[in-house]
Amino acid sequence: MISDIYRVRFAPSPTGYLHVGGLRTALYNYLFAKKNNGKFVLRIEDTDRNRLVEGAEEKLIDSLNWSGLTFDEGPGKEGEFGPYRQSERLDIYKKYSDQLIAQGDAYYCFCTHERLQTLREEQQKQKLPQAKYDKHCLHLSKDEVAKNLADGKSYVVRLNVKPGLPVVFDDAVKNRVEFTTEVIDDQVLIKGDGFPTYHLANVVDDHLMKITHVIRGEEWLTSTPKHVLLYNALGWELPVFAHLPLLLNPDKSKLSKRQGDVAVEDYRDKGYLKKALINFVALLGWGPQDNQEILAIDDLIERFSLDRVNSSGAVFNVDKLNWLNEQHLKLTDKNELLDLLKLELADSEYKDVNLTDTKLLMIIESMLERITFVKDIITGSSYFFEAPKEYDETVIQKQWKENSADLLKQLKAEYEKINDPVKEDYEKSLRTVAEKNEVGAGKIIHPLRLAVSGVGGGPGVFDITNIIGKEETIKRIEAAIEKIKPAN
RNA sequence: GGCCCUAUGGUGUAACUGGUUAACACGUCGCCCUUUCAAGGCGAAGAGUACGGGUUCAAGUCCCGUUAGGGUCACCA
Repeated sequence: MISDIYRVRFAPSPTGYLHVGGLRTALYNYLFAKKNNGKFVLRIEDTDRNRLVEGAEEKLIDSLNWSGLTFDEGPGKEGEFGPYRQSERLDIYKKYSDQLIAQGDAYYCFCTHERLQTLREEQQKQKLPQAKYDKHCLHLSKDEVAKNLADGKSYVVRLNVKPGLPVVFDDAVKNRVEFTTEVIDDQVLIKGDGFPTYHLANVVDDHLMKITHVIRGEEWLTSTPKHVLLYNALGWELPVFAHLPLLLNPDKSKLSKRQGDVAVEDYRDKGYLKKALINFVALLGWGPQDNQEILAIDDLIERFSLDRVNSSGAVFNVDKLNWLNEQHLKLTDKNELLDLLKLELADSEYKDVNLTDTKLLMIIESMLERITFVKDIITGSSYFFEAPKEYDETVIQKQWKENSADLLKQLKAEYEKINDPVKEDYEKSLRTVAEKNEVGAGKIIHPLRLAVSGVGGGPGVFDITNIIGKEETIKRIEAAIEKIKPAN
């Protein structure tokens, strides 16, 4: 047994941001760990020095923290299996690569890039089914190797794959997968710069960190046999592999930047709630038995199991994400929404508009079922923050009649008479005016809406007048009477 | 091209180890509600489970083949 408790890891390479596919992978790892009282480890796979991006690790951890997927062990949270950054574990990889060389399961290779290049071209010309290293350096004598090393010749260490052997492993989502060593190249384990490749590093680390379940994206499936070979050569027990289906663009190709946002921070910045994003991404490739769709993180933990993970790719459907965001918005505590709105407001053209929390809460209440994002309150109902600058032409056409100005004038007079009106008072006054003039209430309601909001839709008009207040309502009625002329 | 994976309405999923008429959700459309826009409620269209064989009393579920899509074939992860 690898460990008496389940241990899983999320092992991203810090290339700049957290991909939503990565978020899904991290989430499944997290859910699996929480469900089984296991440990969720974060390991940074920074062995490619050419692709180092300044600040990438911080951004990645920021995104992970924002999403609420907190890790039990990782950089800055050292457990007993650290360090958790592969660049800090070089001596460990060296030790095992030496062992593999001594055993004959790996060997030094001094071939130049040029030789490899021409080799590949030749093989391509011969239309070989697959280009592979020709094991040229495997046949170097001990003395030759020693001499090359002593001369300081640049080298890599390659896995010595013996051809003609089956490699079989069981995958928790793909079931049994079979390969033969015929199609496996003598993979580089240690690069010319002394850093390990992913293949060596992840096997060594997963073993040393006592990872019981390797849950990762399907793009790793075809390199898994190399890892199996490594486990076998080192005499280590295999973890359970679980290869997750890919996230897809609407055209079913692998989710890419070209066709939309892929970074978690993009979604955060657009105003998606983390719980909506998490909920959505959880449903991509997995579904609970009870078919429940709106799930908080605890619901997900309760229901999650690896054997319910699908094996086919899932299209990232923004419409559904939006719907989930609306649903979660409605379930969010009002004070939390208030905080979010204040944040958006501070970042908007209305940052100097001072409204009390009570007013803001009323605005939220009136807009909640009309928005997808909190910021829609600002962009979609600016009339709560400033008087309308213009009036919707089509609404004027439809609702502003010859007598509208006169009716509003009467309404204004009524409003001026009432003190500290509540919502119902605005309505009562309006109905009185309607009755007196023997017109339907709609004949005044619609012009009033246009006058106070400038548009034809939105919350109940008396909610609006109640929120902006008596003085402002009267001012806006006056302005409307002044500016709006009936369309003929 | 080799190898590997996959295939349930447009999309995401459900259908216990094969057993009613394939369910739910998003989206679309319609109706109701209503002072508007939404939300909500109700309803409809949309798949006979990629296609073709086979096993079985019985197949979306098991097997084979075909097709299509995807992944992967680096001193990247």
